[in-house]
Amino acid sequence: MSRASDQAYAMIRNMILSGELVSGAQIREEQLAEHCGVSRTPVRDALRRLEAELFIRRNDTQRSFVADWSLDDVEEAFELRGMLEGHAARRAAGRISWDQIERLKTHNRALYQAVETDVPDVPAFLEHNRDFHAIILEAAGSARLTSILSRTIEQPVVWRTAQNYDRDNLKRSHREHDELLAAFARADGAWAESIMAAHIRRAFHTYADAHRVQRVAGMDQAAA
Amino acid sequence: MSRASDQAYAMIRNMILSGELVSGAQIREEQLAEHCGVSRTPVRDALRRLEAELFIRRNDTQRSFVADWSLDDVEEAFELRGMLEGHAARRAAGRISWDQIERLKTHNRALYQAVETDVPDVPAFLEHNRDFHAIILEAAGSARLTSILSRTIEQPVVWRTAQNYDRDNLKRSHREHDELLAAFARADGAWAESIMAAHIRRAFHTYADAHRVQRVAGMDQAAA
DNA sequence: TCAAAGTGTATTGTATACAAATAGGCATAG
DNA sequence: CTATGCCTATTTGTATACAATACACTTTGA
Repeated sequence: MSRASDQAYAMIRNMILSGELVSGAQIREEQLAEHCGVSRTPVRDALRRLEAELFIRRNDTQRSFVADWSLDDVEEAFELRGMLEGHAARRAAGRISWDQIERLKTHNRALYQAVETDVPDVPAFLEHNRDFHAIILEAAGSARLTSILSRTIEQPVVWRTAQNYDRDNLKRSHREHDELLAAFARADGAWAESIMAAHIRRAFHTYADAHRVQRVAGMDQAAA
Repeated sequence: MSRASDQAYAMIRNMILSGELVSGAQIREEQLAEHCGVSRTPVRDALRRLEAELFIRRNDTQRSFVADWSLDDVEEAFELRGMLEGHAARRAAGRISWDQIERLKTHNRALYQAVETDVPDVPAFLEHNRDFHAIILEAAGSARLTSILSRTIEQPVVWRTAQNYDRDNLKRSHREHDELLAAFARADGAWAESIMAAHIRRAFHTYADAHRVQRVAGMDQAAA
């Protein structure tokens, strides 16, 4: 969709992810329209998209609320992502072109450089990481897979893991990408699928560890 | 969404599935609005949903066209459905309640009765089949899984296989459902997953066989 | 003759007014 | 004091007018 609708989508999504719109809060179309500087029509479009992506849930009477993701929800999302991207990697291994492999290598090099500086450049890492995964999806050649992953899983999860990476994790991602490249070079679908599944499972544990630490820290604080 | 929007969705979807709207045809919002007896607003809602379900694709300039599903597309959809419903069956095996198992049995009995009449009652079969699968999804307890399956895979595929079932296939489905029940009774997730994956894979071959026959028949006709 | 730009028409995007439906408060009855 | 039903304020759904954009066709210049 076009300008106003996209803008509303991006703004509302950011409001949810940043916590400006708190979990469970009711959503009022007119208020968001005013906040975004557009009319209700594009806001409604944006809300439909966000609902499909499970950022927003609606009750039985059409009122919308900000969804809350429990750790179980996040784990389930990671499981699905691992399954689906694993499947994508398997398909890609049998279809990927020389040119696509070259592009993967380029992004993985750039991603490594973003980590090797004094202070890791996380935004750059994320950008190249996203491109890397997008190329694999492109090579898998399934519109359905692409649609499902982008619309309902990948974005929320990628965003939520972003803050929890330390330098070791970032470097490990780079190495796992290299292994994927080896699997692609040999057109070994089963291998590619396994690496991808493990790659994403590790991302989940990074997320979960960060959250457990946070929770424990919070409990300590409460106890003190 | 509510009346007008749902009505437009159902009508347009039927027009696509019945072939009234032919593959590749451009879609004009106003024409559909007139045809459905509503305004463009609910039609646009409906088109967004159909686009998310891949019934409709849009080009880079926002024009919409009826998507065409090749046999490869259908196979890919079945693969994904097998994977996702297999996953659902595994989860369900560890969470399903006694009440849900009873409901599964009831639907599977009804489904069998619909097949045992002189002329198989296919609509009744499909209804109970849909309910059967819905209960498993409910037992799996993942909103994400439910959302993905219902929105982007299940409906198109189920519909497209509907016409191709003969009595043997219908009875085999009933038996496979019984096996699923056995797996659930033992809370054996791996077994449930395997049965479900096979169940859906068979449905694909039923579809593919029917289509190959059709295609060959068409070629014969052309050659004659 | 071809290319490029421009013009008119078809189509989608956005704003807004109005209709329908719902929630929550208030009054009244039990 | 609770429950029930009505009433109003709030919120969402739909229709429609208008704006922006894209496409096809024509015209113009080389």
